[in-house]
Amino acid sequence: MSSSRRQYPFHLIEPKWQQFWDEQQTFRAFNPGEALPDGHPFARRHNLSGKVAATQLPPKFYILDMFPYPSGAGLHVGHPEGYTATDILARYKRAQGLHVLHPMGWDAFGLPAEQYAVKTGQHPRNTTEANIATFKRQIQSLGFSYDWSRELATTDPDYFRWTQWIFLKLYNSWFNPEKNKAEPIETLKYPAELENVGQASSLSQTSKKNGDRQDACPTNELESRRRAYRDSKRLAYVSEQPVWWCEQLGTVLANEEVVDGKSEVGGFPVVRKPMRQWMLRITAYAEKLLADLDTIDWTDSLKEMQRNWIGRSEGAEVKFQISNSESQITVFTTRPDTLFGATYMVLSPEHKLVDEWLKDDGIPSEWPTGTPEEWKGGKDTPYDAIWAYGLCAAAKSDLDRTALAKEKTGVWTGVYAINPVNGEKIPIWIADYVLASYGTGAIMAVPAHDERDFEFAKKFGLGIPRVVIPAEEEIYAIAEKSYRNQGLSQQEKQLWEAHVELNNRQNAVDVIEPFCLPGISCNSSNEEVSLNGLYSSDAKQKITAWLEGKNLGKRTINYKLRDWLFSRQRYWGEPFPIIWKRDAGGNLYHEALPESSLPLLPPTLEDYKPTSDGQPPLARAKEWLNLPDGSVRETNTMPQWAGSCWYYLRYLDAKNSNAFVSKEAESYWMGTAGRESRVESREPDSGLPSSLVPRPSTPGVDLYVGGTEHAVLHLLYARFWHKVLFDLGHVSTPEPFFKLVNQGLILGEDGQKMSKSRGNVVNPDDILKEFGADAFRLYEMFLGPLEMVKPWNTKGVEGVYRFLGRVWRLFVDEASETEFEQAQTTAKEQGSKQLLNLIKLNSAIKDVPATPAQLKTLHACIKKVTEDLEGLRFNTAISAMMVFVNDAITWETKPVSVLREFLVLLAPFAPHIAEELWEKLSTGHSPQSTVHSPQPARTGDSGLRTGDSLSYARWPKFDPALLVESEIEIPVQVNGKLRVVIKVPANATQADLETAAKNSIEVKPFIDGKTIKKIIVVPKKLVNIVAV
RNA sequence: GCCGGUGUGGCGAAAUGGCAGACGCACAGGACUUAAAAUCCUGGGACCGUAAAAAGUCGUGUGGGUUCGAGUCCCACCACCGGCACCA
Repeated sequence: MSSSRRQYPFHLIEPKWQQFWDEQQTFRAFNPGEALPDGHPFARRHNLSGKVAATQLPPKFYILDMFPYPSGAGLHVGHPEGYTATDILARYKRAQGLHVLHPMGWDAFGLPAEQYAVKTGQHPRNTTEANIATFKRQIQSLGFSYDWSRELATTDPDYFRWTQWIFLKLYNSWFNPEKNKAEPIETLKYPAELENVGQASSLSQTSKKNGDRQDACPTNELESRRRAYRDSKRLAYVSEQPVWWCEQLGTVLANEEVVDGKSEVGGFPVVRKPMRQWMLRITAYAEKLLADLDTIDWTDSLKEMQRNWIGRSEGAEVKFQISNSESQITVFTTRPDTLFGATYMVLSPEHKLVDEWLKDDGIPSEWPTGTPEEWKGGKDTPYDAIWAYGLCAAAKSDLDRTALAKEKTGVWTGVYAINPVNGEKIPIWIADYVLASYGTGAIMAVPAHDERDFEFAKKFGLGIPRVVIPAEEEIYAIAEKSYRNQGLSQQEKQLWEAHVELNNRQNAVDVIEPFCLPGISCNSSNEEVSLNGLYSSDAKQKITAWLEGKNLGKRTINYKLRDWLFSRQRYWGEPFPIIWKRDAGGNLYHEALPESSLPLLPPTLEDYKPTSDGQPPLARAKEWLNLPDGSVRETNTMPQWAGSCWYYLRYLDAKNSNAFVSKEAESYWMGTAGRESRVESREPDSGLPSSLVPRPSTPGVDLYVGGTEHAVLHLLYARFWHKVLFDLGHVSTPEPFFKLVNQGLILGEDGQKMSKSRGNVVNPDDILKEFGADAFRLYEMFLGPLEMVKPWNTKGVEGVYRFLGRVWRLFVDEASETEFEQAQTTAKEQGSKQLLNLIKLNSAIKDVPATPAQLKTLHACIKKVTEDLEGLRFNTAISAMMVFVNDAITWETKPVSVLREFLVLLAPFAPHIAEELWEKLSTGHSPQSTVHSPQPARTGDSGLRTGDSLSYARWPKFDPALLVESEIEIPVQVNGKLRVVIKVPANATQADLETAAKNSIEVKPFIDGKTIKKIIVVPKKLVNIVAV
């Protein structure tokens, strides 16, 4: 392969233009108030100079890639897929006259660098910096139009200083349910018993007072209770909950980082362990995170994933009195209408009542007489049974507990509860099919109408009384449908089965198949309330109202979403700006460091392992750890997600040392500055159909492209932080990412996921060396639709590479190229770009008017490429350009004006070759000549000069008039089958078409001797003759 | 199990309900060449035909339906991919 002749000298062209763009800062974006450099092509294109206010700048377009974690392995071909797509769009939008922000940075904290440090003792910063350098070199070699002046790394103290700052905002805020937003913690009202009567001391004062008021014991007591209350309300709080501890990684993990009972990174076993952890109160935002999905332009599947993750469900909490006891058990249920069918209850093994019973003896010392053997779990007393079952559950991995086919297990506690609606005594069980972490960790079991409860009840011989039956109307509808032989859905089949069972077993109380759909309540009444005859939705309302009236329950909404476990026992992450102190009573409490102390740097260590007593590595740095006043630093660090939660905001103002982003930059780039006044009017004749005219700036990032692997975590966390910042007035939009697209995975040539172990990894460096960056970019896009999963095929790169070769030959003179080649072999070591000057323009390129046919070819291409770019259909846009070139290469005379506009279309996709040919065209021919002569606006104010990059050249517009055909081909069908294609004038009437079709020789045999029943004529499309 | 996505030539793919397979890869034949590479031209869904054509039939995962007309819309099913999964 390497022996084959180069299609064109990309090895000289690509570095030449990359250097040019870099030197000219071609792709810098400018913040409001920033001075535009003299002669910058952006300034010239828009007739701007000096310091420019937000209102004078063109509308913004913020196009963002998910920044990469710079791993040691370097880039693989999957990374540049999204980057190429965004780069093409960035260049396209620039050509359209928008002010494009297109930045790149590094998500550089993370485990691999730390693990390497543990092994080698090398500071993770060194590895990280080396990896960033590799990634940056590789990314830059692809010619992406990033504004590198805004580059950032999450590991940079100037960056994580603000990550810590945002953490302090979270720490110092609470969620006010009345206003439905976060507020500074100072606005928190204390419950009456904690009101600090007569002493209006503020928080900061009290903490300083520690030393001098030792005698004020009651105050201290009150203060510490107030502090505890306050701390329990913060958006960042400390919790002792059980967490996933991974021994091998030496850290706890978030729920989201545990997959199938193993760590997502490394696949090591994890166990539940109670530890003191920092949590972020993301659950307070569950409703907003869910509701606001409707305001953003994401794919349905992505929104659906987030909805499922948040997992909202409406239902009721119901209190059950425990028999012979003061205590109550509260359960959450989505089917309060089935309350009359509850025949037992289940507590999760971790339920706090279980602990109480084991400690304080709320359970009978003996099994009640007549207890079935299988209820006892093989133990002699309830105590032993509960104890043993709890141990057993704790030992099980998550995988074991949630295994699908697993048979349900459980033990009876010997205790009964009272069903509040009918006073029945129902047994309370402990079983691990009830999760401690969802709802209240306890359920009422309605075996007749819940699969799981049914399975359990059958195994242990518990009652399964029916309290819901299918609604008659629904059954009628199904009967009718099945009579008409229409297929039935799963639900309809279930309804039907339940109906059949009911008919066959009229008198049976217990059901033999659970019925879990809504229906009509039965057997559900007491002296005060009856649900009988009501449909489930109505029954729910009625029973909930009754329960509320008796203070036995209330309507509730529950979420699957848990609070975010935010601390890690690692070195290579942001340290928490938090210190720990003891109050006079000896209670440990935490306090935030002042903002002025940021950034809080991690200490330098020799050894990056956790301490021998299981403390995080930061605890090794004694001097760092212990402060002179006796307080101690927090030794946890933040998770990798922290830095990626807000990086898109830092790009807006990456060098600002006074704020995480300035108000002006934020409101301009996030699209909320002067929205009313700045409705698009800058480019009056952009030539696009109205649907394609650039919209007024959208709120937030205009387009965010990245992999599906971040569908839930990163995208949910980032939305959460953004909403907090919004509530606190630090950003001006409620959502960060207006439009989001997931690029599909690129598989190896064998159709398998690329991985080292399969040996099917394609290294972009190799492709670049052989075919060049432009061919690589083109191929990544030509592969198929952006969102699809698709296999790589290096042969396919050759195809687009050949296309670029044809483009090259369309423009250059072959004889001069031979000269260039010879010069290149003799003057090898120079290999200089000066040699490119030897290559002359093709002599067929002339400054002549284009023929109508040529214009048609060009404008068809402009139309297709423009529309496809708007719809992110890069693959078909490329094929349109191939069609153009295949045609243009046959022209004897090639008008400069046509080729020039074609280059503008090609430039976003293959910018290097486009720039080179543009330059040749400009030096060889007047840059003023364009396709349309009567267009002073075009040539006059673009401000571009010979020698300017074509990056700011105007995107051509297509003229529909040029695409009109004089004669068109119309397919003629008889009875839906194609018989002939006839040629008619484009303006033929329906009657003309009909006559022409009927008279066609090819059609005659199919209609002769038949009656023509109907003729369908679709103007400009087709004729269909129906004849029998 | 639930949710979402995808099924079209040898391969990647394209087609506002209106000529299925644009564009590209691979392949075959030809031109150029001493030869090869590169380049250029030509061909191509399957079947049935034929010396070669033409004509004809079938064809977008499977089975139904709507329609003058379905890859496209509706219903059911199958396969593969991704996500969630005892969430009460």
